[in-house]
Amino acid sequence: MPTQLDPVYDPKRFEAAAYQLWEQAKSFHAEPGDGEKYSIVIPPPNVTAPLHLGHALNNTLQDILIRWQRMTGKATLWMPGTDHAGIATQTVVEKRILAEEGRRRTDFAREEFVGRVQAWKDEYEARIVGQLKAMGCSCDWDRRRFTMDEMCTRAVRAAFYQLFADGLIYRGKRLVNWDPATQTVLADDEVEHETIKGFFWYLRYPLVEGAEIDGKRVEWVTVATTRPETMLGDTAVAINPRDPRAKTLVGRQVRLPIVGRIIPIIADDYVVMSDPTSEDAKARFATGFLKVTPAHDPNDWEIGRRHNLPVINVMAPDGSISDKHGWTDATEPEAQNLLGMDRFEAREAIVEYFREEGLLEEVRDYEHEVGHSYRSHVPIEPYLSDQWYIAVKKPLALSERSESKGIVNCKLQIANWEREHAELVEKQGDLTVLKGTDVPVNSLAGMALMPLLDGRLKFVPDRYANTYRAWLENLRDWPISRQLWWGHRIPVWSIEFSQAHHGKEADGKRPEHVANEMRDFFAKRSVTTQVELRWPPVLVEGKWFFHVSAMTPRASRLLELLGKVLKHHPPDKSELMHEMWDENRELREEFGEESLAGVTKLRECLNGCQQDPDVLDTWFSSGLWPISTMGWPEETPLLKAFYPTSVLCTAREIITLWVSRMVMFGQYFRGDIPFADVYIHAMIQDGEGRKMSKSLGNGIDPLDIIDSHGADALRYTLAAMTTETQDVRMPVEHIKLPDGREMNSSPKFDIGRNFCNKLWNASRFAMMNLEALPAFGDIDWRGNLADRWILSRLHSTIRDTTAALAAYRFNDLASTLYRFMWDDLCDWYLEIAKGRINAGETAPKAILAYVLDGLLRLLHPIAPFITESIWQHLNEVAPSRGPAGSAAEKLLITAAWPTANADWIDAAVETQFGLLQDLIRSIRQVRTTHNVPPARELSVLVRASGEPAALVGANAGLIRSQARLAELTVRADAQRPDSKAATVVAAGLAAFVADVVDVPAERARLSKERQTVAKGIAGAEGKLNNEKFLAKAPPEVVASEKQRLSEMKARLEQIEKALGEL
RNA sequence: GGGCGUUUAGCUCAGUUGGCUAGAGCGCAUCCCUUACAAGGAUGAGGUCGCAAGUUCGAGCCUUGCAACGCCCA
Repeated sequence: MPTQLDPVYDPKRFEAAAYQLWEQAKSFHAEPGDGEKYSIVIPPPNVTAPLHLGHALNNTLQDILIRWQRMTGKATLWMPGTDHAGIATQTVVEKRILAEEGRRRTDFAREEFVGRVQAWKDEYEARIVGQLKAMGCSCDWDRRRFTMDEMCTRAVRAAFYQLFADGLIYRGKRLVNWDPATQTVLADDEVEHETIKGFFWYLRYPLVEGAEIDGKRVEWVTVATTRPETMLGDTAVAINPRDPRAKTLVGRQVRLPIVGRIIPIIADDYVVMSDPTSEDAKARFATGFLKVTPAHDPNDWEIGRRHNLPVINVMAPDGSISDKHGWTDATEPEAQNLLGMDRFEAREAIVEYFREEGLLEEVRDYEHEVGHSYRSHVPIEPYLSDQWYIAVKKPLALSERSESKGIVNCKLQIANWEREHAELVEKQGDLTVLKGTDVPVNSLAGMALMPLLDGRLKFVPDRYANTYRAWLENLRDWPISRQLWWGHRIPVWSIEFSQAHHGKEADGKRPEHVANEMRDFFAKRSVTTQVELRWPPVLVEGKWFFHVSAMTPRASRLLELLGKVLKHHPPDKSELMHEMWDENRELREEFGEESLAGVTKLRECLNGCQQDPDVLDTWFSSGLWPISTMGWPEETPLLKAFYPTSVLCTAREIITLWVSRMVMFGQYFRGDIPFADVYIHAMIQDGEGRKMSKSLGNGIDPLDIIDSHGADALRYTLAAMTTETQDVRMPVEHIKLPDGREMNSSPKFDIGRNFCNKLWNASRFAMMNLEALPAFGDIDWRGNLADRWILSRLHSTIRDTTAALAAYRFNDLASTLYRFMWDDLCDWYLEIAKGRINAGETAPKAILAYVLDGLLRLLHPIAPFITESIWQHLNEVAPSRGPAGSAAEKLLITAAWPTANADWIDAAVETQFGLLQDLIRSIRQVRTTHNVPPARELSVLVRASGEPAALVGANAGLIRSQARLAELTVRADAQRPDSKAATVVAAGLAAFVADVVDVPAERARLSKERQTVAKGIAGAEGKLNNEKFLAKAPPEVVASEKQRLSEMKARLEQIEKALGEL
């Protein structure tokens, strides 16, 4: 290293080297051991794309906390990693492949496609890690995780298995986007919306019993629909409760034409009331009656849920009308005729039927949006399909398999909690629920709410606790299956068995027999404790299935081979051809000679065994992140040491999606909250308040800013912007660099760069002056006001900085350090020290070395690169500094966090110094107002006595150097020396600056000051003349007001006098 | 529709249990390339704290209403 710093802050010259220094020293690595712990798990960035500015903010804040805590001496773990982000990543890869190769996902074999996504993930993971390192993030890279790596996968399987075994995962129905042509489920973004010209058909549904409304006989209700064929599945007609007709009609019934089904008229707010003059097309076309088909429309599905309506699916997967998929009352001949028709044929036929029967009231043209498959381009059919769910409000009935430590803790916790927080719970039948909710205490949702209610889980800012609570209280079961290929494959096998038995025993208890056969098979392969067979079996489209969940790779493998064997050797073939098939050989090799015989036996009752094709919702694995990354389900030393983590830093958009899931899972699987604090930071928007996004082109790439301003500048700026608001705006500028590249930047980052440049140069100056540095212990700093003052300021800053960090007040942190570094140190102390050092004093050197040492420590969390680089320098120039007298730590990253010494924080010193600052500033103001050339030295006569006189006298040198005076005299009876002298007034004194005055300018200056002071006096007098103020305000407020008034009056008097003398 | 947030200098924002003669940075104006820093220094101009009412000795801060903008949930 050179002995002198470069004259300009050039971050490129030291950032990489500093990071290397830390990595070589293994400074980021945490080991479980004795002592206090501090840990954070990173919100794993999606591998979809490189990090944006929001990530930069998020990770900067985490790194600030981690670096601070590391310096306080705690064992500090920052767990890094990335998220596979199921749908998002799959979609971007699909788009890329389509654009570049013209191929679609389904043109690939599943494994091949997943391989392509894997390659994308590898690329982006590497880029993301590179970005985090460039930002200076001190993550424990040795422990880097990925939500689909081996360790996390193990946790996902174990968690799924446990929930499955405990009966909290079930299969249920849900409407999905169904493409009847390709017969696949589509994600929402695979649906293309097209405006098509269609019709509204107005269909009459006869009332079972006629009614009378406003004296008119009513025999039917008219519904308007764009999809008449769905009427076959209608299970109600709904009307808005505010509709005047509702009073008479709700509760009555209609007979559904064609089908003959009797269905009720119900009241629901969702129904749009008829209004022919409305601007809303829906209201213009509405009749006020809505046919409700829960199985074929998402909105109707919700209405059906609210009113407990039956759900009748009238279509086969190919979109034809069918009575084989849930429609059981297709008995009328009219209905029978429709079976087998395509949905659009059926539409025609149904409309024709209504026309013939006189039930078609009207047909109107209607343009509307219809979702179409991006693949087949046929209209999407909202289709009822089976999905896996987690029951979030189901009371726990833990199986005996769930006796892991976490679950035991969780049981204990619930029992204790109910007892200790009786005021927070109430009985609802047999259930104990959280007061005012329907959430059982011993449910997943209940366990996520408990720590919030009892204060263990805190949100910062605390208003976000509302979001969290309201969401959990109104939570519905969580659908966890996704029809995707990229993700954790659902570890459930569907095993189809035959009801007809092939074996000899005719026991009439076929399912139990089959279950026992399977259990026996599992037991002989020693996987009994790794598989869970769900009882009872389920009937799907005429076939019987068992669902079996497998926890371990071994159990999964067994089921996989079982499936392959069954596929190649259907039960009607009598022999297994042992050696011809790989799976037969593999089964024997991996599970023993006997296993093939076992399968032979099972073959008699099983038709097939297939793993669920779907994958788990991404949030399932993210929800496990705090425990999976630390090795759960093993009770690892890491978990013991660092769980629960200290804080989670994230943005408000995922409080519900992610934070709540982590708490649920942490509580359930580990019996403890995953983190104590949840810090929610702002979202960064552009100058117009819009979200930064690719499509708007208003995003800022953190690497661009690191390139142009340096990583520390990026970090400092982001921290300085971080207040408790929910959004921060960052004006974006599109700029062209000299080398032709274009990028987005923001003038905001100049704040950080200027700050770093100032720090760099202040350090440079200080270190240029540290030759012949005296030991701190050898100097007498208590005799010098400036020295006492800067040390007082340093220790106030230590105190305030630490408090800001503890309260997650990052902008306070940045501004506290800014004020100390720039205003106190650079503008005042350094300028004072300059003169003293030039005059041969050595004490300021020791003070400078010590103050710089402390400042670097305080700034390290926010600006690690520059501080570490300067530190290395300082260690060369002044290896030992400060009152400790020993050599400073080799690396700043692990140097001790300073402690505020209360004895050194001296309010009186700060007041005295403030008075000198006032005086000096006033003299400088005189210079400017009277256009005195900067080089001209002035002569000042001060009128003061007592303390102020002593203060000025003792610091005459300081005042002379800072105000550029040739002469400074203090006398109690000083008079204005000449007619061109200006008068300045500071607390307790008046000073005359000789031979400068431009009379009109001086009059203007003094008048303005008089005005300011007079305004203050008026305010203070107003208060003090008010009896109620004297009577009711606290005495100390009254006293300080009196004090202020008398000072201002003295000041005014001086000003008046000076004005008079002009 | 329900919940939350924002509105303070031209711009971006502070203002933590009400005590304010309302602050910072940028920008602006004047002067200064003074041997750490022009990415700098000195000095200054700039605000009836969205609007209206109320509580209080005292309101940028608390209450109510209104307006505009934004986010989340349904």
